[in-house]
Amino acid sequence: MGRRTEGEESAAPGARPLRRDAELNRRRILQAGREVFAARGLQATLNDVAHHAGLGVGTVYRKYPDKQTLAEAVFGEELDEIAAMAREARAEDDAFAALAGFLERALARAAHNRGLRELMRHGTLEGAALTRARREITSHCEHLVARARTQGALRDGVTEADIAPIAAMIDAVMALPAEHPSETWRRYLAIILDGLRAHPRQAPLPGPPRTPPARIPGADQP
Amino acid sequence: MGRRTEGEESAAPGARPLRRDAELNRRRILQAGREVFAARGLQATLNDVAHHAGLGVGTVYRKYPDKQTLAEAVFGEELDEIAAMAREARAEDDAFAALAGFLERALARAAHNRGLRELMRHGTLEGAALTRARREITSHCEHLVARARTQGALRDGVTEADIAPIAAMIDAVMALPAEHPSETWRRYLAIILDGLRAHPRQAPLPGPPRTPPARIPGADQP
DNA sequence: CATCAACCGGATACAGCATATCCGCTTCCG
DNA sequence: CGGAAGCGGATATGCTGTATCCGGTTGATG
Repeated sequence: MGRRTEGEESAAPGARPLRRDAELNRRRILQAGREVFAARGLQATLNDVAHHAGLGVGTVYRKYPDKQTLAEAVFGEELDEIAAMAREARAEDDAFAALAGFLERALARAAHNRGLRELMRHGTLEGAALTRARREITSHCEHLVARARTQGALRDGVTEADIAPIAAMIDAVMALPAEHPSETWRRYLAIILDGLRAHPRQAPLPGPPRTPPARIPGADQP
Repeated sequence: MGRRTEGEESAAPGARPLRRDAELNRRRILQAGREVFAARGLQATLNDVAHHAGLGVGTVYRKYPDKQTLAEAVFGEELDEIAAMAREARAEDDAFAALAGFLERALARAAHNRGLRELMRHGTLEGAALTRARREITSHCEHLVARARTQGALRDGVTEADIAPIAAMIDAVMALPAEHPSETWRRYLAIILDGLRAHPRQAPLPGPPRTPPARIPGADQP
């Protein structure tokens, strides 16, 4: 419908299009946001982002009134890419292998993205795009888990609800101060995956999987 | 050598003993420190501690010039208690069970102590008492790991160096926002322990265990 | 090319927070 | 009872991140 061919949309379709330089800057900011959040985490400042993009602070604040907004835009894209990984995993025949492969790919991505990891931990950030992507990922995982069990590869009692804690655990390993940024997280993922595999005469898992809070984990009191 | 029978020592033996009320307050502060750090983590303020102890801020700052000092005193005690757990574990016959039991007991302690968990993660805090306790724990674990392997219970390639990452992983589960403070971490510890058990025709673990940094993980640049 | 709205830059005001001190008053000790 | 040791907590200080404002610049339009 539009006249532009370069696959990106501005915010509102009804609104007047941005001036050419403004649109360019918008993308610069988004890209800078990706890089800065990946390197320094969500606690990076919009001023940091602006500086990294080679732009003035004011420019950034005009486009994205606060960090929340920019972060949602950035991680909306990022989570969509991970959702795509999950979608592709469903094509594989061996469901357990597919699940394991997805975890490895997604976590490899997270390994180089501190902001993404922080997002995984405390699920602040409640943009529509984010929850959509999250839901898609969850759904794919549900299917994979179900199929892996009917295929007899998955230990009894393991649920989709166990996936997030597992990701969190690996994330913790990545966050550990280490000599050099390394790949040791793969070692611990391997251990966990082996613990997840079905085995003859295996003790049942103690307790139910962790259930996430209904809403808004940020606040202290209800 | 001393005349006091109530098993606590002041700082320097050569120094003049504290006035009775001052000594009482010293303990009050230590206890308040334990409680506050456990509940609110290391980011709690000395002012918080003072208030919790029912004392003035000045009193606290006179005894412990900064948070670092108090925290080291508090967690020195705390880590010693955990070291004792490790020491007792060595008495058990089944080394794998002993190791598992120790992890469960220590982590159960950590579950109710946010400050202790934060200490486990980023190993800031470098007091002599702390490093001593840490070393003792490490040593006990080394022995348990070695013995568990000669008993054939432990998977090939698992090292004492894997213990800290495992603790970190479980800690991550505990830190996850959850409906109610719960015991689900036991579920994930069970999974990991099963991944750690020796099995016939088991794939070797990928990569070496994580090696901690030589010193001072707090700083950014060398 | 002229004109003007849209846009940019970044110094700076503001607010929240943890840290730490200072000194008049109180309590213990001998 | 005298004075040293100890106490309290209001308050000064410094730091950090957030966000605004407005004079100057640039792109769009006829």
